[in-house]
Amino acid sequence: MDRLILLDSNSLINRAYYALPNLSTHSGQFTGAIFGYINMLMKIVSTYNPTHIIATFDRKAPTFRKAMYEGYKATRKPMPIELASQLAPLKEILSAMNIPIVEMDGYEADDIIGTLAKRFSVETYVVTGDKDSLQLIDDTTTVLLTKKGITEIAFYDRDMLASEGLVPSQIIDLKSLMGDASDNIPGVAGVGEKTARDLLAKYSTLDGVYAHIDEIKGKLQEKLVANKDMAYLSYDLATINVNSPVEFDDLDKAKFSPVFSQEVKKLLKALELTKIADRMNFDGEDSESAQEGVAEEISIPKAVDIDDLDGLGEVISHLIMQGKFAFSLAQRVTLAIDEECFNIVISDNLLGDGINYCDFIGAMKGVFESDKIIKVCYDLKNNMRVLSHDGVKLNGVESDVLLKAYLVDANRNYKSEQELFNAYNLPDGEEAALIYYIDGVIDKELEARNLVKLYKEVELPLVDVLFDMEEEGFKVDVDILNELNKKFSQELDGLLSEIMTLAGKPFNVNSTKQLASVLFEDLGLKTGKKTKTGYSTNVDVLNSIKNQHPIVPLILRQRELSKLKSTYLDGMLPLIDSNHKIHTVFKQTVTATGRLSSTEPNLQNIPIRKSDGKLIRKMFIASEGNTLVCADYSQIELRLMAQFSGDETMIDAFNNGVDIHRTTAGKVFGVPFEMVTDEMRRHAKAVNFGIIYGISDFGLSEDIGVPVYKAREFINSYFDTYPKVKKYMDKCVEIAKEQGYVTTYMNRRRDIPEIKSSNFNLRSFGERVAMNMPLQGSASDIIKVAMLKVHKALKEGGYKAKLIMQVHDELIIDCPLDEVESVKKLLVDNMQNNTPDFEVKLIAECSCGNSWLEAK
DNA sequence: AATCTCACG
DNA sequence: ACGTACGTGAGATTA
Repeated sequence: MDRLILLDSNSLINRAYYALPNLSTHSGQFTGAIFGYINMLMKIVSTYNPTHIIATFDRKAPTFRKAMYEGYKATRKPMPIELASQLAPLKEILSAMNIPIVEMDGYEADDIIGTLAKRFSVETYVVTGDKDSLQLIDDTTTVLLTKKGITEIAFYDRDMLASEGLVPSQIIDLKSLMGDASDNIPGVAGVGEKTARDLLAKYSTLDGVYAHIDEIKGKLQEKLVANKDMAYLSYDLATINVNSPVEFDDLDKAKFSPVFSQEVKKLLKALELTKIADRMNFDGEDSESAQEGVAEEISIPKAVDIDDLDGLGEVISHLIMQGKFAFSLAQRVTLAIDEECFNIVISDNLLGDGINYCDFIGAMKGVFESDKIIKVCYDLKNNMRVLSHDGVKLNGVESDVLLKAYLVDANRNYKSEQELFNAYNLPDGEEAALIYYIDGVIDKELEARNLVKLYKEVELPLVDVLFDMEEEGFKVDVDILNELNKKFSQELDGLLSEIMTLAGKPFNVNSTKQLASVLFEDLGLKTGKKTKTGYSTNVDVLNSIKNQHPIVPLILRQRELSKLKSTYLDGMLPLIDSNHKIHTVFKQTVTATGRLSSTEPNLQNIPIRKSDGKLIRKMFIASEGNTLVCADYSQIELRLMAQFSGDETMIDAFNNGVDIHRTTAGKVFGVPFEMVTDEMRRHAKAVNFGIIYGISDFGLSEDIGVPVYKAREFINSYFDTYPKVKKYMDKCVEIAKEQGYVTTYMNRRRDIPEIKSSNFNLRSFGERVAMNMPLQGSASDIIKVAMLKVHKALKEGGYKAKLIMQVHDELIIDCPLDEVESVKKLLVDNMQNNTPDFEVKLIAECSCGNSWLEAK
């Protein structure tokens, strides 16, 4: 029995492209879409065992049928180069697989597919992401519709469609009524899927709807009448031409064999798609030997189940003898050494000869705690936490593969062991064995990128520091929290009732959609920026119209207070422990620049800029008998800019301790220091910030509210003032273009693939990142070193004071009163003196107080 | 799950 | 001509 698969290649590769990250080979050829496409093809081959396959492609020219509708061409986006560059290699692979490629000028893939589907009277499966194709369904034609990118495939035959209340031809009627934005089919304005389906349920076709137009009432009738032409035009647009003059008529030419030539293998390997290649069968290799080949290349030991205490004892003595092992407690409990892996079968049974969790912990405690026995794991800090709950202090971990992988590529954000395994193309296996293996691979990558020092001397030891900080926690005054909550709630109540009165009706102020309709429709206020889904109602917009209607200032106030209440009061409450302490979780492997982030709760964005927000800081207090000692770097990123660029004017300004924004203003606007006005200083400050962000005239003009040409002038005179700064920024961009990445003071690295993009926006983004990352990243390198030193100094000095927070350029210590003076000194010294090779002095400003508000 | 908004450095 | 500042996390609404 023959079975034909028709691949709507453009649809599939598009979906693959947008669903998957932009994979690329080391030489820069993008491969993500090819990977997705071939992956899906192999999945379909193994599920449906086709005897024949044909792949169809669009030609670039717009089709005759759709070009009839002039709006079509205008709004169609061009294919991004990252995707277009993948078409040729994909076609090459398909050709090597003996899958014929059918394309034809003036016809779209779905016309070709429709024609082929009707032409051959064999069982046919159309594979596509385009719902239009459902109209092709008949007794021999089935549609396999990709969903969620391409990971899921929905099977549609006549029965399936019937269960949704439709026959195949009604797909056209449906589209002609509801339209399809992605395909630029207009449909009837104001008619969505629901209405369209209701109409078809009643009148079955578009013709039927218009034949009974008198029966339809009200607004709907008006819309239908007004848009009748559009509806029929849409009908034509949505109809697939099943009689296009496709020249392919010899089905034998599409004969498919799932054993591929060595050519296919070569092509896939050249694209570094080894994971796919490893799963396929090739000429001259039987499938088993192919698998053996994999096993030899990547040898992951099979796990031995250990299910009794004697066995566990043996394994443990084995680990001790070896002196190094990997472990994973994530899903199962697995342990691995070089060429062996053990799956410790944990039983729920507290009695009997099985191993229950307590047995395991008890037996392993000594091993976990010994720093003589080297361990490898994924996410050290989390493992420390898990084991500390079991009374085990984890020591001797030299390898955290998550941390290492982060240093290799900070753009990736691995959320689980499995994601890391996938990224490294590992076969299935027990976690510990895979972790052990991957560690060896990553070590080579770390070495190749000169990241070993950063890993060993900064990131790995920092895990201990962060763990201690999290455990220690930040004390919260719950009474103050409740007081503030009461105060904010009262004002909010009043605000809301006033807002409703002014609006003339009740609505949800938190709903941007409802708010926009009240402000811009009911009250007719001036609209501002637009968002994807409608008019923006953000602070900038509201501020620009706050004098137009008394409701606007009330909404601004309501926004402010409800943010404070929900995020910082209500949101904080469930995270306070029985000692009234809050324990944030620092993330060490998420930011692209090397900064930390803080979650559950985020203590790095506690309000400070506005007066009511500041009050939140009153509730973060020192613990009993202590005070908070805070120190923050003054202008660290700008100082780094001065250092890295070597600009003497800026270096001198910093080393002479002057107000950098005022000095900059004086120089940029050509007036003496004393003559600088507040506005001049404000503008100069904005430029200084802009410089750090990777300046753009547009961005600056937005920020300070001057025309773009003015912003341009500011930037130019800034560069005249600090000529080496300009040089340095150009150099950063150039380096990024040349090598594809930039680095920091401690050689932390960030890849910038965007910088090679042909898309202006992406490329510009890449350029700004190239300028910003060395500054932001070096600043985080430096404060991380400071944290290590401070932590060590406190411990070794026998202090009771504890480091509890880091906010990018600020450190906080919970400090007994009698230690304050020495701790202050220790903190400032260690922050200021990490960069002996610098010309620019780094300054840390220190203060203390009972609450976070007082201490700043 | 995506979007909008807003808190911080 | 294009159309944005760099880096984060969380809450609320909508779909």
